[in-house]
Amino acid sequence: MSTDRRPYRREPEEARREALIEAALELVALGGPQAATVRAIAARAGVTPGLIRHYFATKEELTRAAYRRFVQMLTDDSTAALRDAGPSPTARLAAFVAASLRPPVVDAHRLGLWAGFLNTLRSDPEMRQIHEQGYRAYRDILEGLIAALPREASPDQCHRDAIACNAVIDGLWLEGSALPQGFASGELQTIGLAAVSSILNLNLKDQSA
Amino acid sequence: MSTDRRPYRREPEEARREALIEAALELVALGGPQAATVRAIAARAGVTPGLIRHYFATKEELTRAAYRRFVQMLTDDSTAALRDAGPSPTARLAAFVAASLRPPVVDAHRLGLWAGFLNTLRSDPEMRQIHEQGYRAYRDILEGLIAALPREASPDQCHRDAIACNAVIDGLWLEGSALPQGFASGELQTIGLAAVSSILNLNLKDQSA
DNA sequence: GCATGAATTATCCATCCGTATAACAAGAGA
DNA sequence: TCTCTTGTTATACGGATGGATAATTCATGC
Repeated sequence: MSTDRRPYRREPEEARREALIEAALELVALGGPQAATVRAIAARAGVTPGLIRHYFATKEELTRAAYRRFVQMLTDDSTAALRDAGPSPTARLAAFVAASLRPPVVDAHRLGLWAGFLNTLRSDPEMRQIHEQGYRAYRDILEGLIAALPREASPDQCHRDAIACNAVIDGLWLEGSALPQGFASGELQTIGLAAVSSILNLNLKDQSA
Repeated sequence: MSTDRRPYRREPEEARREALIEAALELVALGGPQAATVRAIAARAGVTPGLIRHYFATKEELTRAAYRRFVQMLTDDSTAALRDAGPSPTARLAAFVAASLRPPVVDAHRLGLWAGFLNTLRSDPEMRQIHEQGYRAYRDILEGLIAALPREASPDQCHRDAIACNAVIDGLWLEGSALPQGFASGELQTIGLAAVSSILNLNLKDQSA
């Protein structure tokens, strides 16, 4: 008796995990964690719910893998801008700031992801560890760029400057992502470069690529 | 046959609504929207789940009422600082900035609430309306304070300055709330006042109460 | 081609969700 | 004290959730 069972193709493990993680991220971004149910993730990835447990022991594990990828994405996009920047410390900082204030970093989906995962951090220590690693990596890059600037500043001053600049960038990222129509193209980067220039007492405006 | 039915006391309508809203907010702050189930809210408020539907036609309505209260809380704490400030525009701005960067505004619970509600905004237009009203109210206050400063600046410049200052405040609020142990007491306010001073090209440091 | 093993599907289960409704009891008014 | 309103509890229901297990079908090695 041939039942009408759903046909399928076998995929390499990495491709499947990738697809499931991708689907989970999209759902969290769109509707928060409560939208990323096992069934919804499976449907979006084009598989049946049971398959998830074949690749991830529990849904929590899939969530962690997704968050790991999200954090990776953030730092990757930050450092990518540095790769194409010249050797000048000022230009490098400007490139980093500008890259952090335009798509794909500034993006409603990313904000949704960030917010969606935030509450999850409280309950899951492993999630929090992933988070703090990513956060430190980002701020260390920024602090390194600031320390390399040709100016007189103590390490302690550089540290505090990095916090302030990080806050400006975060805040502008927040607003730009939350109100996509609230800013003209490039306006966010202009404001950010001006604010960072003010904090560090230098001029980044003509340095951004 | 006398069943052991749970004893209870009748409460005035406002007290009950208040307790339910409060419980809902606490749960969203602690564990995100998915933690604020009808049963959990009722348990935390010390009543049985059915009672919620006696005061709110649907859970969505309770959620909206809770969000309304949250937004109200934010603007209230912002304007409260202005009440005690003197007439000097500079001092008023300094007081506003400082108040926005210390408890109870800077608070992990508030950040959790903010993040928890964020994804809800996408799906519910009424929630989004509540949100945008609150956001505009906050930024209008800030822009008004900046416009009142004794300096030469076009309205357009004031508008852009308000956005930048708002971003700095938001960013510092974000970081201070997310990493409560990351900043010494008063450090956040110091950095914020310095950054805003830089952006507006004036000195707020000696103005805060 | 054919068997073997694993990737994938299908089905089931206990639990939790929001909601609806009926039973009860608390407290005010007579 | 007795009744009556209604705030409150208790119970039930359909659906969704995460997880477990059994049944299949794909693809690889021979």
